[in-house]
Amino acid sequence: MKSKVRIRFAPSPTGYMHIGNLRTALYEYLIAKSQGGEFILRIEDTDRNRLVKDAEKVIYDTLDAVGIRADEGPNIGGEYGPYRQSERKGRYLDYAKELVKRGKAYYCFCEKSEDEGSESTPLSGHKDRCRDIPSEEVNRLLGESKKYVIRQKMPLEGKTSFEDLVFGKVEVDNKELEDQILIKSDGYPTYNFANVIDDYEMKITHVVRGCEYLSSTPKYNLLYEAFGWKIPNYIHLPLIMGKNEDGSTSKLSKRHGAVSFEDLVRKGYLPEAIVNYIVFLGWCPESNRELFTLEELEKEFSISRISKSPSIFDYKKLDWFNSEYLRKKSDSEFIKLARSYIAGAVNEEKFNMGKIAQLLRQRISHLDQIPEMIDFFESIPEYDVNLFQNKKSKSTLESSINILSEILDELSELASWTYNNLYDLLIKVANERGIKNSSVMWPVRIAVSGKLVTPGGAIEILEILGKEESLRRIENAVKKLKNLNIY
RNA sequence: GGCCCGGUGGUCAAGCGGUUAAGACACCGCCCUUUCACGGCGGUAACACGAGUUCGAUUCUCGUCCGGGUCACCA
Repeated sequence: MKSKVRIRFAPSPTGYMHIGNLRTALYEYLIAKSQGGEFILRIEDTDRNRLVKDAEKVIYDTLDAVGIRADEGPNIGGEYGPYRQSERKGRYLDYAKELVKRGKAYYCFCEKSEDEGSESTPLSGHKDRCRDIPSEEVNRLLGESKKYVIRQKMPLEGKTSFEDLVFGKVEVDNKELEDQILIKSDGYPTYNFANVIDDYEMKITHVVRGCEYLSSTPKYNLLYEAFGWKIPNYIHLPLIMGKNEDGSTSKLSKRHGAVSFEDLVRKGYLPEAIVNYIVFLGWCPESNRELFTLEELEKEFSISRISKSPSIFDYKKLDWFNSEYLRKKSDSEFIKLARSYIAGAVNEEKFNMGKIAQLLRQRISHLDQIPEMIDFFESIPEYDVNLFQNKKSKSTLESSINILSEILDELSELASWTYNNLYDLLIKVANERGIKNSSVMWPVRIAVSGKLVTPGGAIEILEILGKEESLRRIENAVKKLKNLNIY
């Protein structure tokens, strides 16, 4: 019987959730769930110099926000715990010593060298000189409690190859492989080592990770072999790239803009939209369908449709997904989401939030566009009178003066300030003059908003603004136009 | 630079030896309309190049070129 699929997400607590990381978590979760397997969360906090407070919380919160539930993890428990590497520290050294005993690793007493890795001394093929220190000497140095690291002993010749479920066969010459460090001088294991040990102990069946690890995978395999353990399945994921200013691309990073989940959420992208978008960065379903919920993806996902080529993160496409999700929200849901953005721009007491939200609904792709769109409700910006000129609606400075003056009178006599009344009135003006509706609507909208583009048309704005403020703005517009002395 | 991986429109991508080479985003045009948006209709635009294999290559092989990744006591 096939053993149950177990896949782990192993982030290090950096304090934010990079989109590439989230996508890895997503794929891991989906691969596991699509096969009825388990998804395990493991925190890789072996770098004691880079500890960030509350960083773990960011991980939990993010997974929670997108709906990924782990079956095991530090915050959940499970039979293979602890799930924090810092809490497993003790076991790694024993494993490393076992490797030394088997002649697959050795103590290295070299100082951390500065020149190592510099361009002048290419590392390729480098094997550490401590490799062949006789064991008496090793014991003596250990006895002096001299600082040491434990390095893996790579074969000097031959090749190591493995089968990746996405990339197929990958082969590397052993002489390319560095005698990598397993245990650091502070006693903590390196990522590479802890990873292998934990994956083994936690019975991980599929190692899923970004393809920046593709070329170092043989090192892992050599470790598995040294222990005599079964090598897991590998699934390397294509990288997510960002476009640089000069048109080139590179691994998505901060210089490309918002690249963490929190950044995106702050800008007003919905978690479900983010998930839906990033799942398509390197994978696609059999059908042409694009909109999926997490639950649907759990059924639909398949390893065979993961792509090999890297993809560029496209904010425009994300915008589209987000718009779709925003429109699917009910009115009350939308208001709840938009409220803080609206309140940040206009006085909640003064204006009808519901009506404003309604206008915004079809027009935004992410929530933080809101303030800029509606700030004119609070106070009309200084605007250029030329905005009154518009060819399509046959609006000119002269016609605007005439129309606005007339409307000002009619409007001030309007008893009930409702959408329908306002509409009827303006249409009536247009009809009486025998001109297009938009010839009336255009100047009114400009007069009350001071903006070329507004959410909603003239009537909606008048309604939200209320009688007093509307009249004041139109009056000012007339004054402004008359000051031009165009007669 | 060595090694590893990739290369279908601007972007995400379908395609698995024979297709008018899908679809989506973006862009452009038209329609609708009270601006923008939404919606509807239409359009521009791609198999990096060169050899093979084959009756036939976007699909297979090799080379070139281009792009990316990796070469830490970071993960």
